[in-house]
Amino acid sequence: MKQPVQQRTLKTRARLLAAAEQVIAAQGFEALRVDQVVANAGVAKGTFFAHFTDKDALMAQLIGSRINTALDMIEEQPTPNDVDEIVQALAPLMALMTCERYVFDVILRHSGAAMAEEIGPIAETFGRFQTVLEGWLKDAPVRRDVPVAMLAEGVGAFFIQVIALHFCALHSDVDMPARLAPWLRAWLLPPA
Amino acid sequence: MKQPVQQRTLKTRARLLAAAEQVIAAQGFEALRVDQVVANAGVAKGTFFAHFTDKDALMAQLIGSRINTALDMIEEQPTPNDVDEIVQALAPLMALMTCERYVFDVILRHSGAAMAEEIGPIAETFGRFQTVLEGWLKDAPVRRDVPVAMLAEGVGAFFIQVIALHFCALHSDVDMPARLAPWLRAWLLPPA
DNA sequence: GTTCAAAATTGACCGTGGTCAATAAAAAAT
DNA sequence: ATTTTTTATTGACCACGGTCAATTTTGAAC
Repeated sequence: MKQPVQQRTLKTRARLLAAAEQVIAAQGFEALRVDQVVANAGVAKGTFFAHFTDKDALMAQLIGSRINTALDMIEEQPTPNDVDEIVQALAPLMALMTCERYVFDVILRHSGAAMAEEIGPIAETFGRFQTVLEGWLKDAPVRRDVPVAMLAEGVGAFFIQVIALHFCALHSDVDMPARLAPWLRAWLLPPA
Repeated sequence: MKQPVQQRTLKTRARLLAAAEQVIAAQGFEALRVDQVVANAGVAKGTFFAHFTDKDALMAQLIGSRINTALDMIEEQPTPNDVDEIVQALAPLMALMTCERYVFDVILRHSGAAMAEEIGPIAETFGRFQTVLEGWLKDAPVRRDVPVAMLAEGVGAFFIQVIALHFCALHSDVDMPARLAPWLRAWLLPPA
C-alpha cells in the first residue's frame, strides 16, 4: 500500500516546469502553449496532463511561486511605519501583478480556495499576504475600532482594485503605488 | 456613403440572442456553447462571429443587460438611509453576480474599459453603479473627509470583495448581504 | 426588369486545450 | 531470473472557439 514517487516522475515534472519557464521568459505568460511546453520538454502531450490537471494549474504554480518570491522580498525589508512606506513595500507585488493582464486574470481566478480541502498555490499566497499585512498593522498607528484582520483584508481589497483600475486603458499611465496611497490613508487613518 | 442596417441583420441578431437566452435558461451561462446557439438560431457559425466579436462579447451583452435590469430595480426603490438599507438595496445585484462563478469571472474581466474609446456593456453598468452609489452617499450621514466619488468606489471594492469571498468554498454558506454590512460600516462611518 | 456594388451569410478549416485506451517502464512478488 | 502488479508515458482523437475565401441576398440606380 505504498506509492513512493518515482524518480522519473520528478524529472519529468522538472523538465515540464523548466520548459514552461523558458517559453515564458521568451514570450510571456499569455503566449504560452501547452504544445510548445511539451515539445521543449521532449514529452508527449498526455504527460503534461498527468502532471497538471490543466494549463491553469501550471500557471497557478508558476505565478504562485513568483508571488512567494515577491513576498520574500517584502518580508526581508524592515516593517513599514506609515501608509507611504506600506505602499512602497508592496511595490514588488504590484509590479508582478500588473506585468500582464493575463497574469492578473489567473490570479483573480485562483485567489480563493476552490474547495475547502484543496487550497491552490495562489490562494496560499493570499493567505500569506494577509498574514504579512496583519503583522504590519498590528503595531502600526492606525485605527483600532476594527479588528486587525479586517483592516488587512480591506488593504487587500483596495490593492486589488487599484490593479484592476490599472488595466482600464483610461487610467493605465499614472504610477500605481501612488494611486494606492490615498485609499489606504482613508481606510486606515480615519479622522481623529 | 450609407450603410443602413438591413432588416435581415436585426432579425438574425435577435434570433441569436433569443437562442442564447434559451440555452442559458435551460443550462446556465457556463454551459453555453456557440455551436448550440447557432444551431438553435438556425444560422451558420460564421454568422455568429459577424455579429459578436467573440463568445465573451455575447456574454458581456447578456450579462450587462441583466445588470442593468438589477440597477433598474435598485433605482426604483427609495434611497437607502443607512448601511443596512444600502446593503439591502444592493441585494438584487449581489444575487445576480453570485449566481454562477463563470458569470462573476466574465464581469471581472469586463469591468474595466478595454480601450479608451470603446466601453463595453459591462463597464458601462459599472459606471452606472458608481453613479447610483454617489447619489445615495451624497446626502447620507457618512464621513465627509473623503470625496463622495472615492467613497462610492470604495463601496464598489468591498462589494466585489465580498462576492469573491463567496466563491471560496470556505465562506460560501453564510448569507452575503449580511457579510457586506460590517465592511461598509467601517468604511463609511469611522468613529467620530 | 436588369445590373451591380455593398452587406450578410455560409461552412470547411484551423489552433489549442484536454481525454483516454493502449503501451512501456519500474517496482514487487515468486 | 521470471512473472505480476503498479505507475508513467504515449499519441491519436475529440470539443470548442474562432477565421476567411467563396457565395448569396439586398436594395439602389438605371
